[in-house]
Amino acid sequence: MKDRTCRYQNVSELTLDGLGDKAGKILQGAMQEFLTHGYAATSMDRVAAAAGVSKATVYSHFQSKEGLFSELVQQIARLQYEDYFDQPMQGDPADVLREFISLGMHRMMGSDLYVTFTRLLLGESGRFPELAKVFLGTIAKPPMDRLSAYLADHPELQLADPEATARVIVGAMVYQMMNQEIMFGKEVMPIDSDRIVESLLDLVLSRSA
Amino acid sequence: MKDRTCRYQNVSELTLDGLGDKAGKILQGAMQEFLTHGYAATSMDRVAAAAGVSKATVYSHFQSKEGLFSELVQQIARLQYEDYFDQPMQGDPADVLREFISLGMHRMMGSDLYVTFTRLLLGESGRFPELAKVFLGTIAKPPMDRLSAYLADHPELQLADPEATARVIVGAMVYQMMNQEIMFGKEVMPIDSDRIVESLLDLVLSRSA
DNA sequence: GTCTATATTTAGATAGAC
DNA sequence: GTCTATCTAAATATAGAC
Repeated sequence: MKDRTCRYQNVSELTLDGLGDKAGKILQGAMQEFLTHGYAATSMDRVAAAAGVSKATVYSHFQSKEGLFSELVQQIARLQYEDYFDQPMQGDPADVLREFISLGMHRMMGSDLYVTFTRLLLGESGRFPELAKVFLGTIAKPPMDRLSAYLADHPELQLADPEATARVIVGAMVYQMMNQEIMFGKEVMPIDSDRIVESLLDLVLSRSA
Repeated sequence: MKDRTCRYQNVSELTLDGLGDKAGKILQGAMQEFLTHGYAATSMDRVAAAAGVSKATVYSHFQSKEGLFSELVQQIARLQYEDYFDQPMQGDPADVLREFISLGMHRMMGSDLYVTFTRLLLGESGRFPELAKVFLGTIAKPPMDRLSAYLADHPELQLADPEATARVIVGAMVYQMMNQEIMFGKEVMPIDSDRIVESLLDLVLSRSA
């Protein structure tokens, strides 16, 4: 077995606190290990070592490996995504939509934490279906609903189905991140993200132009 | 640790052969275990048991766990996706694009094997980046290029960027599968796939109507 | 080629000292 | 609350009989 020293480097992107000193350190260590190795390949020994505490201390703060993982995912989701896409959508569609799409996509693509976290969540969604549903309901759905409502409030766009159109827009954004970053498509089938942005705007706005 | 008896049920969707009797049985067993439990949580003991052979026999046919996994993923990719999206794209855009989008999306969404395999590949792309790139290059890129070429060959659609538009279309399709099936969004934020199809067609065709 | 049996390592989880 | 030491189970991989 090879030594895979591919430690997750950008832990400093996010600080997990608010649960006391040791609990925060444990979550930091857990984040590094789970993001780097996935759920099953992460050992509680390594989590403890990364956190700088003993394994018994980990178990005194968290019920089990599953409980720790679940807590960690929800912490990351809350802290990473709160106030994400939270600008109020008001004004001219051309400006508002460009802002929404461009800003959202570049944030997703530019954050190692976002990319790695998304890979982890997708990969473990079979083992933790409830976690996947909580993530969608609390993180993914609100901005989707806001975009959908905004599109519905602008009949001059003449969209046949604003709600479905919102899915198309977000789908194109997420796919770009998934394809280029998660699956390393930027090395095999690269395309500049700005072209996706402009293409989406062209498709959505062309009828009201 | 709970007993997770969530065995992958649709192994019969795909038959892996062409490598001799025992090798085929081993790949079948490996498919069941890897798709159900992921890479790290799958043991070679269970692969051997699922295949109905001894562990030593597994190691006589495959170099290591990594080698077996890599071989399995490439087999599934080849057999599952060959002739997928392989209809020649010719004729009226309204018909050709509806066929391409609707058929492709319903095939992806309706296949438990496709959904579970995609979850596995995404989740393990960090551990097996070369496998991810091979998959993209040999499986995902060809139909994307064909769609892109078709769009470019139809200037009456008046698309600003046919290549980027192809990404948008495929992105919306893949996101629908990812959101509704992989992440169980059909239980939290459901939407009928046909609405995505019609919305995409509306966006892409509206200018040439 | 295939199996049984096993060597070696490491996992999740806990008891008991302090 | 925290640590060291340890229990029990299970992992990857292989040696050696047939």
